[in-house]
Amino acid sequence: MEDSRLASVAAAIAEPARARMLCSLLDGKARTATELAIVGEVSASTASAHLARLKTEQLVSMLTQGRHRYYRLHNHDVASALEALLLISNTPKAPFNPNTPHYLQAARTCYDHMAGSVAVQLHDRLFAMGWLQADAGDASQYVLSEQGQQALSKLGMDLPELAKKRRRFACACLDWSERSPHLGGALGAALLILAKKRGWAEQDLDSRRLQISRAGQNAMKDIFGITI
Amino acid sequence: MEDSRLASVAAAIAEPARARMLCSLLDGKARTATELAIVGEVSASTASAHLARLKTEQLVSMLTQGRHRYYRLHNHDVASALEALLLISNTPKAPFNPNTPHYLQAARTCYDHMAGSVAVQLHDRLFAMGWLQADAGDASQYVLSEQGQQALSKLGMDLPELAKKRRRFACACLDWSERSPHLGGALGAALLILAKKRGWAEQDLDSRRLQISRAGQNAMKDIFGITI
DNA sequence: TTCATATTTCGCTCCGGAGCGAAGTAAGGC
DNA sequence: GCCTTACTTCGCTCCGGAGCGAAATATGAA
Repeated sequence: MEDSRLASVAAAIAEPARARMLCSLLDGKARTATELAIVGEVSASTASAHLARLKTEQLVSMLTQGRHRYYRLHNHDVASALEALLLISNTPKAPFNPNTPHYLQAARTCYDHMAGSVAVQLHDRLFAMGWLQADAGDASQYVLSEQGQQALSKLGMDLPELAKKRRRFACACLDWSERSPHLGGALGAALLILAKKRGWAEQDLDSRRLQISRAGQNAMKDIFGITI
Repeated sequence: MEDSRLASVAAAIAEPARARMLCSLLDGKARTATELAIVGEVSASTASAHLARLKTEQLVSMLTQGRHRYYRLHNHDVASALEALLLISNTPKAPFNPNTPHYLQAARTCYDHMAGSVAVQLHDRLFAMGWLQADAGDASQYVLSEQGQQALSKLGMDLPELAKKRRRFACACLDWSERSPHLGGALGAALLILAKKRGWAEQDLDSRRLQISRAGQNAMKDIFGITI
């Protein structure tokens, strides 16, 4: 029984146009049906059918706003599953594939937080510096130390606001290019917002690429001791 | 580019017969083409074609032994991706689905280690008892404390042998029914072997179900303080 | 060697679903 | 009200690939 559901979910991802749509949504943004038709390289009517299917399979959810219909990934689990599939897709027949653009590996977005080697380094440094630690009660969760709370507040993060959110506070999120975890959850998302606000990083509009500015490179070095 | 690979991998999983085969291999065992034809509910010739496709997509690998050809999941990443897909497949339209058999949630195998609520409780107790702790250098890894090493050695685990293995020593593995981590890696696998050797658990031949014996229930209670 | 079993290859049928454009519906802007 | 834009529904074509059985190939057993 469960395997037939597995098959239908996989089939929903399996169509190239739908795969392109889903990949583009991995950055966490919501897109209109027309935008997704362009990304999927199909006509509007075809895209409409594809999106209907993705919706019934609960891979995306829809939000109507005026005459636009915005689609986004249904939840984090969907994003995780897509990342897991991308991980096993990216070791193809060609045993050595250096085509993957370099900047993508260095810094990109994963759903709504930072990913790539910079994000993995950052994740590890946050632990090494003692800002972050594993939750004693729930090992899959992270919590901020007293020191980490003070430091992030000073950088301009609104921690009380963050604590109010219903979503998971902080957790490991496997990075498919680095095969190591980076920081996910509300804290990971807040960190990306902070980085953009302070001008450390700029998000490309049409890809998952994340541009690290000179100020960002300096900040990484001065605050976290990471050289990019 | 990467999305077309994603689509072809998803398509390989998407066919119901192939999905059944892959699900059956999730327990980590290798199966012959004939066995998988039965699991997939297709003829031998059809199964052969399916298996060829799964192999070129690197989802399974093959091992020839006499006139048998054994197939198994290609690696742990494939198992993880399948589990991630199962996770999002198991929250279907029917919002409340109590059909899932109870014993499957209580204890089952995930690739080569224990999963289900017992495994999740065990994972958490190992931390609470101080046997296991997050690796200081690599937060995604776990290490045994001095106390944990002594206790597991006394239970009959060959830790020096375990340390020799090239595979990841111990790490969190997300449990799709519990949505919490259980123990994966070499230590997780060794724990399952230990449990079977000591007669605590018995693995079903045809499913991922794990039978916990009375001795196993006593051991869980006495050693880890877990009531099943 | 000869037979039985395991697996693949070949030749064929058939169906789901992906594609498009045209027409229909819905929601601003004027 | 009318026009434009956004999106869906309808009607149709067409192709990939899943299905099977028969024959071919390979391996072990007698």
